[in-house]
Amino acid sequence: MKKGHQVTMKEIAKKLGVSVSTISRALKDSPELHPDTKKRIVEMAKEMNYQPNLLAQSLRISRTNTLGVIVPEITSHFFASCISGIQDYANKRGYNVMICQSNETLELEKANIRTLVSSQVDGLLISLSRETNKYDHLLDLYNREIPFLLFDRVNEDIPVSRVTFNDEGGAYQVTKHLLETGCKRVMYVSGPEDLYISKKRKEGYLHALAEFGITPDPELVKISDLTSEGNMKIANEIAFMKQRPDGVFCMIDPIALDLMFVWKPMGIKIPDDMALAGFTNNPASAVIEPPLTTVAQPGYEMGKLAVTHLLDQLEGQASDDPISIVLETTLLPRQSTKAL
Amino acid sequence: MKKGHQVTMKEIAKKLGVSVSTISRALKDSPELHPDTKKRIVEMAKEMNYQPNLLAQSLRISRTNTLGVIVPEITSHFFASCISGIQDYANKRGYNVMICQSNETLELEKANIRTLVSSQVDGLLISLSRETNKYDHLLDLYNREIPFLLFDRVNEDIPVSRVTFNDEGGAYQVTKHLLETGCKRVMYVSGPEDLYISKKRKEGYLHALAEFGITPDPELVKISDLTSEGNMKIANEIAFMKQRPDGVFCMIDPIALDLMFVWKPMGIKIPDDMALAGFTNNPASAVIEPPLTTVAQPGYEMGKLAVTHLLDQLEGQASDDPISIVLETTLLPRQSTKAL
DNA sequence: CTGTTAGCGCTTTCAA
DNA sequence: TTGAAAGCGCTAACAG
Repeated sequence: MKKGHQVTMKEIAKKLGVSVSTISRALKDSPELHPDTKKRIVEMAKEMNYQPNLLAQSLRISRTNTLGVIVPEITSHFFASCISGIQDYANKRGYNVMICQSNETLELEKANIRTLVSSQVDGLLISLSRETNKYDHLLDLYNREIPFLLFDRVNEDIPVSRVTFNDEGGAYQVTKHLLETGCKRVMYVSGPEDLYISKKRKEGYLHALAEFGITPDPELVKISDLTSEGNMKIANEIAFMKQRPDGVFCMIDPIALDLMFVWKPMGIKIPDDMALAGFTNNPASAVIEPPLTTVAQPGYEMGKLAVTHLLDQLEGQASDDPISIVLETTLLPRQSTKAL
Repeated sequence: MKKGHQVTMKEIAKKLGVSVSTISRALKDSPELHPDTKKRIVEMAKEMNYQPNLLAQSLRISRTNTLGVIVPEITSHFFASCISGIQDYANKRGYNVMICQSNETLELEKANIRTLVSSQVDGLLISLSRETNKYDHLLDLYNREIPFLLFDRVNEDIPVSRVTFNDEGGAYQVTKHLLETGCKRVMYVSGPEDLYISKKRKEGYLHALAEFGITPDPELVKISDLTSEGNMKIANEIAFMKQRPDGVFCMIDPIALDLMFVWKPMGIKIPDDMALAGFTNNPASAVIEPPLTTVAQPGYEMGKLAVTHLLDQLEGQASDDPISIVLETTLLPRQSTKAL
């Protein structure tokens, strides 16, 4: 299948017996042009259904008005929300967006960056893959002076702006909530230890324990690989502990959902036998039985702030110096934890 | 913030004292080139961290190797899955993807098409907005011979390929399941009547009724505007009907979830008082209490098939004649309907 | 095997 | 107020 022909300025020019530059000027509403010719041209352009070739234009002005976005996976509701916010606010300012997923691999993350850079995007918004533990590709971007920022899954050693949630604060709130509602032995089920959010949420967890004068018990921290199998293995380990926790804070909702899935048929009652809380507020967490106490992260808002800051930098409305934007989270107490 | 300089072929050429065309040839591994020069060039390109300018290349060869995708909303798990399938299989064949959302409006759908066409995408994959009831913009694409196809939310009057689910079959299966498990009065809660899927799923519903010798009762068809408020209004109407249905088939899962939400505090037991089934298999449907019987639609698979067919057409491996690809759905009986 | 040349569609000086 | 010409970075005849 071959693509049909697209009308060009040259063709309009020939039809009207004027030069291409005149067409160009008319179409961008240049003031130094006779109103009549301008009118004739604009009408003819509409009649011929002219649509500018953005490729040519971008090549000429060396700006594409396009931003690149890289997320670990698009099917996650949280990242989909971020993308939605990014797109809406990019469009509002006349920018398009190219989205790529890394599928949580470093290799694809690098490949995506290459593609987007080759496509001459004006800037990049990146959320790192779970696997990313080397940062050469980002430092390379930095050295080549390609504007970018990191959001949600960030690294603190790259000197660029980043947008994150107050993970520590959220984790502190939810742990405190568990303690306030009567839990004495609160467990933290974490993701892989080198993940930024694993660390931050653990800090919040420890902070709350400290505030309640509780000495952290290494028995009460579990590490999941974040697969369903891994989560379910941990569910069993907890169920068969000689001394079970009476409250469990999971780093992300899906862990909590998997725990519930294993515990329900075993007759473990939530929140009476164990209280349970998550983080992220997945759509499923609201409808599960009992509804899961969790921490809401406004993804759309994060996308909006991230893209707005990057565009402000690109357009000189914000300083090039890296800043850190921190969004607050909201505790959503539901029935999987006891009432105050 | 200004973007740093990108290395061009010209610069490599100057450094090596050869012509630009030689660089071009070396970098695309042309056979008619001395191995030594080729090697020198490739090495130098790597050393200088050269990355091709896709814009210039695309302008020259008048092909971008980029596809445009338009979906109603990216935060829907189903469409996110489609996008994921499209991206994976487009990338496999060396294509990039630009994604846009119409936010369910005709206006944005048109704007997205304009942008993508201006960006010179090689083809488009479109899923129509809920609002789209005029098709000039699509016919225009067709007349301008810009390759595109429709998926999931399609219209049958546009002479292009389309990829859909066997909606009728899925609806037939689920209605039959309700009837087989003992329901006598099965209701269909539809979306707006001009939606393709509203019609198709109603046909399946009616087909199953007919097979069981049941005369359709107009009382037993409700139309929702698909907002949560609309769904909840219908939930109340049903609850207060003089003669309630004993089984309800909802056009999409979210309707069923809203019905449950309203009914649960009213003490209506599912499936004993009323059996309930949906369509789409949203993630939440599996974890709600009771788990919702529904029809699974493999979105990833749909994306994969759609993009593969379009690329086959683009590259001449498939005929340009429009075809209709129909994917089968799978009934997932769960506890919201009675067991067989 | 390699260089010269033209041109993709557009914008933008510089002249007229 | 308009046109001519150069050039963005790249590819592809056509020469040599």
